[in-house]
Amino acid sequence: MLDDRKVAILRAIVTDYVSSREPVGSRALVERHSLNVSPATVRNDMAVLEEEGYITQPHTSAGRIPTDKGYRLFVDRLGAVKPLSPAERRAIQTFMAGALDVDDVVRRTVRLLAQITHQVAIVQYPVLSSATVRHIDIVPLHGERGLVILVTSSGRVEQRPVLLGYATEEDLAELRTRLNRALVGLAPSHAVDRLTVLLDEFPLSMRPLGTSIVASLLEMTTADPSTRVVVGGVPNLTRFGDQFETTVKPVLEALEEQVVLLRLLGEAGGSTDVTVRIGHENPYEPLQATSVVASSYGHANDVWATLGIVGPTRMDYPSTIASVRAVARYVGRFLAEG
Amino acid sequence: MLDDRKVAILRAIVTDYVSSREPVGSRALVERHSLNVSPATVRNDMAVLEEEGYITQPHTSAGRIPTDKGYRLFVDRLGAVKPLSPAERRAIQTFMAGALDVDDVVRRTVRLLAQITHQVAIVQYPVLSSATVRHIDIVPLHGERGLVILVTSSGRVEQRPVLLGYATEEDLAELRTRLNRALVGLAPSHAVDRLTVLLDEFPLSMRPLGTSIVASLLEMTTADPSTRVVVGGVPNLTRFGDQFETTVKPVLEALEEQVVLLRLLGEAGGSTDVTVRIGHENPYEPLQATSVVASSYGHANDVWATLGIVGPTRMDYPSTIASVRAVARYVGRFLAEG
DNA sequence: TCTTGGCACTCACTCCCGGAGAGTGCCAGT
DNA sequence: ACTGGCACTCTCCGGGAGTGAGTGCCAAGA
Repeated sequence: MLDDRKVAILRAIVTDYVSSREPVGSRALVERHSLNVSPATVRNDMAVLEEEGYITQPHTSAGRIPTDKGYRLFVDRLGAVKPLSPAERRAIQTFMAGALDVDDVVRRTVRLLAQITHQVAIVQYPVLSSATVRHIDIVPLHGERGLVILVTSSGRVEQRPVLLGYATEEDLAELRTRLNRALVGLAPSHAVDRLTVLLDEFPLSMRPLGTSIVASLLEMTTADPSTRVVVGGVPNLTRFGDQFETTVKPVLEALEEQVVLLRLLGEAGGSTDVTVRIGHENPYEPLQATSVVASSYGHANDVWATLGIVGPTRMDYPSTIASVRAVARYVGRFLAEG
Repeated sequence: MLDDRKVAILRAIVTDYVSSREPVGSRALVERHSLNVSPATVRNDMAVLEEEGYITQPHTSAGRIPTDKGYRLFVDRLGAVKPLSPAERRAIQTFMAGALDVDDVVRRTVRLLAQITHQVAIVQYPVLSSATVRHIDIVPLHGERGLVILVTSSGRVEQRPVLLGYATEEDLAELRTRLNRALVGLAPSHAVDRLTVLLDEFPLSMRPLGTSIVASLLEMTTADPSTRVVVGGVPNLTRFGDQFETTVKPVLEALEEQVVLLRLLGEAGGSTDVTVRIGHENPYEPLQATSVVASSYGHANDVWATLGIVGPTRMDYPSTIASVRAVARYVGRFLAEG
């Protein structure tokens, strides 16, 4: 359908349009790229490309700009992924070095990603599925209230408020012992199974208290920590002030809604490689003029979560894809090594 | 200096300009407000107000707009604080009802504030200074790493990674007992004092381990949780798309910097009542065209933290001030009651 | 059959001009 | 001290002409 030259022309249109922000015409094209044909030939090819839906013109007497379909082809077949610059590699190293805990890793990752892609970055908290229950504690607070605290081997600490009633310190101590003995060392999924049978083994007097605590623990082990999402680099949106209505506004609105962010990233889940959603391909209507470049991250076939960026469809895909991939890989390795 | 009528005119200019977004002229002024004088008189007064620096004209043949100084006078002396509408009161109630823990309260507060003021909301985490140390735990993870976990009576849980070396479970148990015995029930500030002397009482063999754990605890007790700030309602900025460079861009940039946010709120600290910083009064250069309305919140002379909103200087101060004040008070009461 | 030069045509963009309208400052009169 | 009147200033359209980039098409050439 599309011969080599047409494809080369599409590539040239995409790269020129991305860098110049202006519709690109046939003359400019032959001048800036060594196509070895005349503008007239290019025009004929462009007419075909337009007919096929890869490019379009804003108005009759203007140059062409890529359509979503055009970007799609470019990303799938034409965009040789640019290798990162040494400076960027170094940035990744120094940015992540010295991260304290998971929170800190996530915070640094989002900053890093925003900085090297110059886009808005989104990072989902990792689900460390290989982590096991390390420690369970029950702490009474004022009155009948207390906290159940769960520590996993990965260093994650989760807490939930719980109604303790007027349990004695002895009751709590026993509960603590029982729970820890039963659950420490188990993966969360196994812990859930174990918890459901654990209740029956409780002495009758501790049933009511046990029930509420077990319920909290159940919540904590099943609750997906990856529903937490961190966002950064929002000021990068100011570079697109001209596309306020189509880009800035919808992105700001999407960022406010965790659910939307999770859907945007969620669709990229599964594959470990970079996923690109262009314009209308996004599972969120208002983001018609933006693309999402995302990648799951993890270690050794173990997928933990997803990270990515949002930006206008007119973005530098090769660099962005390379950056997202590099950061995802690095973070995976970093978290695996601790 | 300014007689009653001039002051009334200034008030009229501010209110009209805020609602219409357009420079207001003498004719419109007498028509919309019952000033009982002719436009010519108003013009004379406006000339004086301009000379004094309260208002200015964008260009010769336009109406007047208030200056920062004009807004300042308006806020200080002229803006009768509007009472909240019943709908707003109800919104506050329903929004906060059912909040689970401190995190949840903060999240809900920021949403609420953004919603009723239609501005970008900023909420600082509360310093619950009256809280005491409730529980300390030390949990070993992989290898030499471990976690120190601190629970306060207010239900806040803090954790810090710590190098345990190859301490035995017995050593840790002893440490746990010692620390809890020494610190439970103390206010953080006292705990810090106590910690510094505690080290000397350690058996020699536990000194190195003790030192690193005490250091972590020190960090945790001194580290101000109120350095955490939560932001919401960013999409409200889209209403000011026309002032992209002066409002949207600088605000987005400020929001990315915790330090800046803390400074913006920080200056409002101390007084429990609402503080308004208009334009150049802000301690952050780029926010020349925006105002910050903030209030500390707390309970019974106990100030915990600050919350507020950022928006263009051209905002509805009476309503905004009323909303910020109401939310601050409600949150203070809510947190006190638990 | 593909490519090319030429040519007429379209259409956004800019500049300019003139009229309308809003608003001001000033002055003389009450 | 206030008011009506008046001349003046500027912004804000709307229309019209010129410019230039870019296109589509066609006929000639390889």
